[in-house]
Amino acid sequence: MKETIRNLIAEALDKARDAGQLDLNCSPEIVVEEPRDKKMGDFSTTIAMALAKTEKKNPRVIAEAIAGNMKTTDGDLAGVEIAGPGFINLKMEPSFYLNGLLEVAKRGTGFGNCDLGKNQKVLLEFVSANPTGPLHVGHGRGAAVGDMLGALLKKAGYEVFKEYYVNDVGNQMNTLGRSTWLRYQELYGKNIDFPGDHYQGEYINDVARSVQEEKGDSLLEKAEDEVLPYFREFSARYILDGIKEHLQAFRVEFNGWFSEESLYEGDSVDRIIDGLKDKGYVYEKDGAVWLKTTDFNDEKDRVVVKQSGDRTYFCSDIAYHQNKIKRGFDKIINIWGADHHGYVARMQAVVKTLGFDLENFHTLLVQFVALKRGGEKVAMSTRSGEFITLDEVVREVGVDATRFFFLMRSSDSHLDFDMDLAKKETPENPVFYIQYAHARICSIFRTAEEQGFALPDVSKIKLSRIKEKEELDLVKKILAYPEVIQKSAEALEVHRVSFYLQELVGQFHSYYNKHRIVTDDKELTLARLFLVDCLRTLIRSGLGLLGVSAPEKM
RNA sequence: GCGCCCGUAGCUCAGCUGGAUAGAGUGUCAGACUCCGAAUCUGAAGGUCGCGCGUUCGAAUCGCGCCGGGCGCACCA
Repeated sequence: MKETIRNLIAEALDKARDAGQLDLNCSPEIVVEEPRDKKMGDFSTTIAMALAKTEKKNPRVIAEAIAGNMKTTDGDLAGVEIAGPGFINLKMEPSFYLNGLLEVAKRGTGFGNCDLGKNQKVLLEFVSANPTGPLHVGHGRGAAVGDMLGALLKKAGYEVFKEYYVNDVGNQMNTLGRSTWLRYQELYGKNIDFPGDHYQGEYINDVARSVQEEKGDSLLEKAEDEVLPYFREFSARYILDGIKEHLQAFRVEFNGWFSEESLYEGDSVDRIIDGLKDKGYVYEKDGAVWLKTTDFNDEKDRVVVKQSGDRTYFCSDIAYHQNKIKRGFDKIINIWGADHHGYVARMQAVVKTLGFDLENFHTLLVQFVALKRGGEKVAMSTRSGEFITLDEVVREVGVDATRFFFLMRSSDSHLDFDMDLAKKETPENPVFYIQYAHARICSIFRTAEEQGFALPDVSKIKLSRIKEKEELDLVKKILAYPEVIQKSAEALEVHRVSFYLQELVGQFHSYYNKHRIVTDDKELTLARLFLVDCLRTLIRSGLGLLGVSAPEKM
């Protein structure tokens, strides 16, 4: 929509130049925006102010030269005005918008798709919680953001691959296995001194009971060294299965689960390190192997292989990212919890040493979630095992509300998640506000059908009957959707869509309260039904991105 | 001490990457269903955009310095 306006202005600029009114020895970007105050017009541009410097003329003089070269006699342009220091304000004919509506009808939920991504392949890695315990609410936020970003990027023309990185290597796995082993022994009445640095959560008992079901007491008398591998693998698998189940219940799907352990099959990790050594990025010191991340803005170099010969987590990450690059992705996006922000610099260093363009490497940090209940913050601590799991929240407040609450805020802002509010089926709850609009439209159609109305072919609808201020505003808002999609995909900011939907639906509710859709006037009714049908399509599309359902009845 | 994020209405947050008189929701107050769903709508009140300099035609937005809150600063994962 704005593109059309931009072209109109560009044409006027050319004419002004041809007529010798402007020099135009440079071509600045034409900024088109919608003025806050609608009285000022439908669109406005600051081009005259931007040109003031190079043209060495008063912005108002420039504005007049441009405005003078815009036709209002035919086409969609209704009026041009100059205001303030040199804003050029444009008013459009209703037809301009109404014709845009046909596009919605034609493309359905595909309306708003764009070619920003040009089919580039994107790897989206998110959640990636260690398989040492169930997902908590913080992971849930990352899951919702990642899932929606995937949907958004797909809509914006990218080919998206969503991946979960499973950290199934390292000491933590041994600790996990041992935790289960100890709890297992406890089940048989053994008095165990459970170490403080082992996993304290109640879920470990569940794992132990599951071992009991499978193996009975057959492992009880065996030596720890002998059974530990079994406990380790059993626990990891059990917990990962739980994670998968909870994510699925939360409507988050992954295309791939990447095992850290798989990186170490063969000698590929050593080869990568050797490769970096040849390039001079890796050196040895104090018996350890280091990567010179300080060459790329990190505050200190990082250990890749420990003195002990063990490889660090960081080492795996190097190999993992090398793997991502090798798989041919054009764009790599990681979504991490904000507590990992200290790793951003070093991962950028890694990606750069591996020869990947940093322009196409993004790390999104999702800030913490503070859970609230009855106005009180719920204390959480992973170490002590006292935390609220994602699954508990989802069971209590439902998938729709949980997802929406995670997606309604900018992800780099801390989130207060008020469970009591999320559960309320009242106007205070923004999820229902949007879903209600959808249900309401469906209800309108039920009424309309009872009265014998059915939407005919688009060509038979008299769009010109749509002329109330509220409905034209609504049409305008509908047509802003593609831009919202594009902008939020560019910025990797998922919350913009949520805000847009709330605004969109708000306009509908106002309109609905002021004007009747189904009336005695058949032509008018059909035109309005058509408008509202387009809106319904859009709500479905938007809620679809959020992964929130669009119910026909509530 | 260093680094990242945040600071906007009583509360929770937007603010389209520098534009016109800073916006929503919620809460408070006052109103609207014999009529397509009142889970809705209309109106009022509510602001030194944390503070101070600077950049320019123009700053909530950009830069620097403070103040306050959160989170990180491992040869853990």
